[in-house]
Amino acid sequence: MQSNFTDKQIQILEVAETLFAEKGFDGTSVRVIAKMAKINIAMVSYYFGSKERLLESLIIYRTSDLKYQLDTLLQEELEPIDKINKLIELYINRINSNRGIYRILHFEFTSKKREQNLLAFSELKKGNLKSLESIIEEGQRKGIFRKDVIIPLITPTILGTFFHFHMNKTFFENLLNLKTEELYNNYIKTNLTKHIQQTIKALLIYES
Amino acid sequence: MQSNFTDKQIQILEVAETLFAEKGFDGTSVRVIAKMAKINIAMVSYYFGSKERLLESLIIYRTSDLKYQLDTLLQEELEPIDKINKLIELYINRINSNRGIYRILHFEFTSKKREQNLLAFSELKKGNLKSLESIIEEGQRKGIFRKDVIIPLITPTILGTFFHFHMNKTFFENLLNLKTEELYNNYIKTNLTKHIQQTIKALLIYES
DNA sequence: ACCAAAACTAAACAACTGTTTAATTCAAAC
DNA sequence: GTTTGAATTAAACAGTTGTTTAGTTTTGGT
Repeated sequence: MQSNFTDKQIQILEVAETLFAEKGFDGTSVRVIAKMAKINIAMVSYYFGSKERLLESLIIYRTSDLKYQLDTLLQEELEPIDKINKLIELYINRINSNRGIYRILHFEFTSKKREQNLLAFSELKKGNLKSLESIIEEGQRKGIFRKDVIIPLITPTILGTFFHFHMNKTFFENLLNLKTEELYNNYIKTNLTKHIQQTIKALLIYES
Repeated sequence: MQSNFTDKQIQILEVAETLFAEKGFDGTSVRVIAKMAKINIAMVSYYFGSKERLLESLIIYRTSDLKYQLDTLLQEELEPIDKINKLIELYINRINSNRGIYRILHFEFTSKKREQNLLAFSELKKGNLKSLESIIEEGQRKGIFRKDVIIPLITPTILGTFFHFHMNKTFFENLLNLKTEELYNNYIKTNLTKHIQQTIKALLIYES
């Protein structure tokens, strides 16, 4: 995965990612970014033009290869329900190991301030939905999945469950006794992922 | 529902709610709050002490009666699955008509900056979980609900689905052709709520 | 060795931040 | 009508914000 950014730019982007994720875009000053990245303040404007465009660059830098991963999954020879399970695993794994940027996306592009920005993000979402649609429709044709589910609402259930869990990290760390970062990550990879898979499977198959 | 705030304070709180929800806490200046609330800048410090404590007051002002609503639901004579459905409806309705504050809670109290603040919020979540637990355990005793669900992960599925939908409002407005605010709200009250109820019901009842 | 472009720096810029001050207006109590 | 405390004000405070400037250093090609 090549990118159009230089090493120095990437260094800045990754520091910005950490800080934006922790303190939010407005809560992070370019001076702090510069200090942490050990560069001069002026370099942010020099390389990216502005703080706002630094954020845009960051999003492009981080989301550019998800589409590819999804496409290869679609090509695999698997039963629809297994594809769904793999898709959920892919989503959770990916978001969980790129928490920073997804937190930022979640935060910054839902507040009205920056809503119109970044058509690319909206296109990404549309593409993801198309992939999910094609899997579910395949399952419906095969008579495995029920036909009265609202497909566009499945993504909110998958991602929303994860996000809501992660957004309340401290709360669940206490509740579930996940004392170390490793335990927390492990819980996501096993229990939370399984819960989501179980939920979606039940939703797609169960007839009342 | 009486509150400990004067009319003037409430006036400021409600303006702050709108602005914090739109632009975030850091993205909103006390000057803008003051201008919109048609008061002098100094009044914010005068009434609340600081901007940070204005936020705390806002949260107390908005979340203080949820616990009561949940408790009365628990007392009702209903089948467990109907209680669950009612609980989901209550949650969605409540959050949807108090979008501002829940958006703020969602945003501000997940970034590390203000994490330790507001024990009250954490207590609220614990109480909510207890209510849900008691309903599900009743259903399990009656043999209606399966026993291998992870109860604390159900709230993330319910609330997460709603939040993720709402956080991507613009996206779904375009996708589902919800041109007016009324159509959007209606979609939440009917389709989205039904989707969540259907999902949780399937999860609780379906055996693979 | 020379040159031009790129990389980098410290300093200054004007605008904005949350909070405090000191003075003034207002309202009810006596 | 005077007093007293609360409500309100404009102005000032000291600090931070993102960006730009005007230099300096570094780099790589000739």
